[in-house]
Amino acid sequence: MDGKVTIREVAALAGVSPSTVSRVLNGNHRQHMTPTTRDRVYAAIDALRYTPLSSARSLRRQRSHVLAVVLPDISNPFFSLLARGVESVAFGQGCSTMICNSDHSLDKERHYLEILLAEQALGVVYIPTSTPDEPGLSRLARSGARLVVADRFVPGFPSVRADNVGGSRALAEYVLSCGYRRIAYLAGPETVSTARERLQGFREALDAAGACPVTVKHGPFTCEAGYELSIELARSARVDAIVTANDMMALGALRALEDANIPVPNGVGVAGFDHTPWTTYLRPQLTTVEVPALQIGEVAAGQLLSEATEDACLPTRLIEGETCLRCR
Amino acid sequence: MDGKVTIREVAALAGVSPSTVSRVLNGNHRQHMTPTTRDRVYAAIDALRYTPLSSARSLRRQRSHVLAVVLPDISNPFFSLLARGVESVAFGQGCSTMICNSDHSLDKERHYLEILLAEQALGVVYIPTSTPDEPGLSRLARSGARLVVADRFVPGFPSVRADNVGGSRALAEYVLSCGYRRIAYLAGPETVSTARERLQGFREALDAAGACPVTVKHGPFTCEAGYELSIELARSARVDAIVTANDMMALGALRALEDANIPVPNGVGVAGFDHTPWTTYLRPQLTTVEVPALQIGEVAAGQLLSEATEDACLPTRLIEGETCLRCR
DNA sequence: TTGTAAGCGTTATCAG
DNA sequence: CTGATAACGCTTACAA
Repeated sequence: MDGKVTIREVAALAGVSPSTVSRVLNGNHRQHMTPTTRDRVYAAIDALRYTPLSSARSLRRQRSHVLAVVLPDISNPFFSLLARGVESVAFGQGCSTMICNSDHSLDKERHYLEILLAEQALGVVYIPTSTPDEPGLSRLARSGARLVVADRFVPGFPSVRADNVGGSRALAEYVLSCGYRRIAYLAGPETVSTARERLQGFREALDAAGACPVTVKHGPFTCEAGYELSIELARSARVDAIVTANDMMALGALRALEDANIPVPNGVGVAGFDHTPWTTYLRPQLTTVEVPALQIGEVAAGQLLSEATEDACLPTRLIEGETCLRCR
Repeated sequence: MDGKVTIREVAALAGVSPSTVSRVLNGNHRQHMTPTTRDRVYAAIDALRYTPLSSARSLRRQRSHVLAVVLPDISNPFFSLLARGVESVAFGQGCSTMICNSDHSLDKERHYLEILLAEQALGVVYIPTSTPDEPGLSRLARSGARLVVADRFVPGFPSVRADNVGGSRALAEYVLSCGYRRIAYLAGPETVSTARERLQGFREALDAAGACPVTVKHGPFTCEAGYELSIELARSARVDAIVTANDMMALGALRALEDANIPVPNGVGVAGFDHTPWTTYLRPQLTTVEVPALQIGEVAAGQLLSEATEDACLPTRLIEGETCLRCR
């Protein structure tokens, strides 16, 4: 009964031509039409529960209504929140959201970029795993897909991200103000702009205070990396604070210090970055910097759909938790 | 140069007809073809970097290669992990994954079900927010979409879920074995099968032990609900353990007890359900039941793609954390 | 303001 | 084993 109703049956029922039905649906606001016909068309549409077939529409228009989010790991709370921001805006504008989980694999990421080409995606929110796939990206852009990089910086493409430098600087200043001096920094991967920006902000603050980091170590944005690197630090015992490039690494650091029987924040202070939603439930509460993941997703999707993609820098906010003790 | 290469150009370059190219791509394993032509076609395909257009293919085939996941909240770690399971299997089979975030709204969920009709989705992994949208579901099924319910039970549809009853029973037995006797149960929404099953398992265990719950309260699967309900319990001070229907509620309970200055696990024991990934990082570690979210997603997607949808019940596992003290 | 008709890129049917 | 041809359902010039 339903399921195979096309624009022709709607047209027939309304006593008009298919093109008229199409015009009603796509509200070509230039063209005006008799209110009577328009009403008849609408009546027929919901009498038959008609929904235009996406594939036919996309084929004709040479463009789908799919918004894609390419990200390293959808099960990472930060990215899933960002994805939710994208989805919510997309849905509001009648678009579908495709998830492209690159799984931290450049290959899978590349593969997805090609799929999006075939999909004729309307827009893509792209969070590169590490070094972005430039050729894939520009191929996509040339094909007419709108493109915005999120949470990362890629030269030549508009990017929506948080104020990593400023946030990191503020955090470092706070850590210094707590009295910590022998600070180690666990940076993320050198290939990720976000990591570089956070390191930069950290360095700026220390420089300004005439201090310098005891050590800076790079590693992936994971708990495990945070743990391993911190274990080494705990052994050498020369640090009084560990500042990390994201909350995951901070978590690893906390576990490492726990295993080494070093009290936090009195023995060693710890700070993270991102304010991953559930970290609020940790005890002691993690000192970190809030990055508005949801909002990044919303802004990115909004730009895509308004056809006005441009760089945007969203403010971050220091979260004074309990892993750095002021005036200890 | 690329971006507008169609099957015709590939055919031209390979010196064959479009149909032959199509046959090569869709490997009609009934039809055999000269290895020579097949090789020429492949050569042309990657010389031109040809990728068939999804919309054209879907229009012709009357079926897309999209796998959709309809879920209440993608930013909930449990669901995002499940979604990742779906995506990983889908990707492996050349399918795209669409995220349909119902945002706990029946309306949005219904809307998405219609969109999936228009999208001619190949398959749908459906996690209803509460009462499932039966008409929408059967319309979708009648349209030819493969359908599997995940993490919930909906009569008349195959469902992939965890052994909630058994897991909950085991958990309750464990809590009893710890010596807790005045146990309150914070159940999820009455409309959600998962919540009902967990409550059932809990009841079975208590019955078998000749005990009975001090109280059973229903509420949404949220931290806030867990907090509010626990605050009331803390006031009445008649309970020595709070068992909740999921980890979120357990988290709320922990905060409420903290605010009421009641020590966990000595004053009151707490237990959750799901083993949401990051709960490992809580201190004290949450006593809970592991539900294999990733695997549920993988199995559901696997069934969809193998065209063999059937009920599946995945095993759960008790996680002895630190919020219930054995032999206290 | 509305209708006619062509064609988007693929695949399935049917001949050869 | 391969090629011509006709759709799939929709939108958009172009006519009327």
